[in-house]
Amino acid sequence: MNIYDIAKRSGFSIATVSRVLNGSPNVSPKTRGKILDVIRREDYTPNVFARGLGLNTMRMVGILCTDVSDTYYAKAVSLVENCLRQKGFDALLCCTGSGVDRKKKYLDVLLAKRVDAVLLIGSAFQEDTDNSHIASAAQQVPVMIINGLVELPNTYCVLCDEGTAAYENISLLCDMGCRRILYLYDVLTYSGCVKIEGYKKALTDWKITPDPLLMLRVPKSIEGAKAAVEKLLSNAVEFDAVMASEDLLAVGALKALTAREMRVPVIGFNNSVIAEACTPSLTSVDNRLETLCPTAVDLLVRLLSGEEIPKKVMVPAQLVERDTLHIAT
Amino acid sequence: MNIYDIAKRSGFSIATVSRVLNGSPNVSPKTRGKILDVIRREDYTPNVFARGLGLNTMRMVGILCTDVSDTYYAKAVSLVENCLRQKGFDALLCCTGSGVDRKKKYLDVLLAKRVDAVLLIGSAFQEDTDNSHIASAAQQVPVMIINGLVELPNTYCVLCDEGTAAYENISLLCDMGCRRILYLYDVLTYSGCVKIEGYKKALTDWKITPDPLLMLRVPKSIEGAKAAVEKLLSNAVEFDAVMASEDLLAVGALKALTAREMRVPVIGFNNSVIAEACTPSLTSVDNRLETLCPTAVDLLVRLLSGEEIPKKVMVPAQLVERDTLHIAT
DNA sequence: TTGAAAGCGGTACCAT
DNA sequence: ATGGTACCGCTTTCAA
Repeated sequence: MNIYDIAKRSGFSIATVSRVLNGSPNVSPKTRGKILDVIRREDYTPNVFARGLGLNTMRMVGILCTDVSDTYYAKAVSLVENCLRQKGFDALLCCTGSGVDRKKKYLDVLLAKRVDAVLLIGSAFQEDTDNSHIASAAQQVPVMIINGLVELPNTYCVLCDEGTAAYENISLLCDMGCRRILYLYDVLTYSGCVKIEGYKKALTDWKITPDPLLMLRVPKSIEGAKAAVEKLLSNAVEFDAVMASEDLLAVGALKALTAREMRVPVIGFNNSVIAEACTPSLTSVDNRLETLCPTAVDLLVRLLSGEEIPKKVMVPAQLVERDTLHIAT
Repeated sequence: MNIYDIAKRSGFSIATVSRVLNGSPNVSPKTRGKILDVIRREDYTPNVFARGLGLNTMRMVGILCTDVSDTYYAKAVSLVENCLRQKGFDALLCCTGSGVDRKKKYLDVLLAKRVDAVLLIGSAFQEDTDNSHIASAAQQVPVMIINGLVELPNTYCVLCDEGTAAYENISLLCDMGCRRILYLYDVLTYSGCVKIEGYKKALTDWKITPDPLLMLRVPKSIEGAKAAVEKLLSNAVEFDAVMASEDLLAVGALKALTAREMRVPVIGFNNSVIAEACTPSLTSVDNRLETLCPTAVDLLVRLLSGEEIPKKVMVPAQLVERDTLHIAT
């Protein structure tokens, strides 16, 4: 069943059927009615490939993230997909893992599918050495980055001010009397660097000399973080608070502390389910995906319809206080 | 840049270029080399819409799930997407939420996009009243269901035997001496029903009369489950073990118990990251997504290439023991 | 081994 | 308001 069949059965030309299909005003109500009747009767759906061929778009946006099984990315993908669908776009999902080569490859895969735009989730897509893959993608379609910062033509960023959040966390902890604050992180993506800078700056402002022992890089897992913190404790490295770049790491630290019946303030990042799930529940920085994602999609859609949009939108983070902040002494 | 340009620049016809593009053996090595040179030089990528129009496929599979921000679905989507991509298929993601109407609508959206197949994740897509939307989808493309059971033409299921898992959990708890086992669940999807049947059957086999008070339906959230269990405890309803249809609920129960310094065995389902994150860590049933998803994709791809595949594949579950099983008394 | 040409199913411009 | 038709870019059959 194609547009020719509908034309034949309704007694009009394919041009008129096409007009009805696309809601053109230049069709008499009677004609429209007759044609719609046939369309419904035959349960006809236009062929998107043919339409795509003509219009050179299938209204699809490619979503690239390293790993949807990560709760943080999952949440972002969920939000983004919903927003896109509301705007009549489909989401082509692509999870790359961490290798740069696969990122490049899959970026090409998406472009080959002629997506209307690419949405990068997370700063993991920004390599400080080389962003040429993003640059070349942006030559074909707009690239929108959620929580990453890449300044290139046709590339737009919507991100959360995690640097300031980190700074304020440390200030808060210092204000509470903490002086030796352990910082756990996993990777030095853009987001990772920004947080560490916030950490350092706050210490400097509080006239605390950063202790290299207290800036600890650990594997991105509860067990990895737990083991690292346990080792620290065994080595009698002292600290009176913990901040972690990721809830997962914070939970690991928490487990190590709980095992020794130690209680110090702990702050995580991402405000994921596990922050609520762990005991004591974890104070965490919410990086406002609920705001970032709709904003990113909204801007992208406006861009695609010809509007000008800002190259960069920054949103403040929000600390969600739970049990691990104010410790009963 | 299209196939005509490549033909012109290489001095051959579009037919030959097409053959090279599709790896046809009927092209002389010399010709192939020349054409490939031009293709590479011009950085040419075939137009997928035109190809789709001719072949009536763009090698895309629609993935339908209620919510990717749920860690369980996120993991499934992650696995499925990876497997599909390895087989050269793209994943069109579609999250429906819980309303049946939206499920139907989005199923139509996917079909309108001319996906090669639809992959339903989770039993939430099976309505006991009416599966006509699945039936009509299956008339157009094969439908593969992961962890759901719908027996219809052109519909295939790969699922985990959670009923037996529930049965064995209860038997295990009974064996440990428990007699009043609280069961928490949220929704009665296929998966939900199967678990509850396993629960009941085990009680029957152990000659325990099921107490309606101990089969508790709660909201799908940590807070919801916690509140419900707290209420139960306030009402002095006694129980000596807990099983929950979802880790989230188990964690809620755990929190309620911990707050009262009570410790009884707790078993969850899904073996998600929060099972590891909570303290004490949660014993949970792994429903083998790592097996189900690759199997489902593999079968689907074979089906699409003309092979016959089984209508139903069942995989045993696996209990992952953590702190909440054997309680130090 | 290679080429010519007929689809695939739409959209949109130009007439009428 | 409606119809005729060129065009989008590829695959594939048929001939040579």
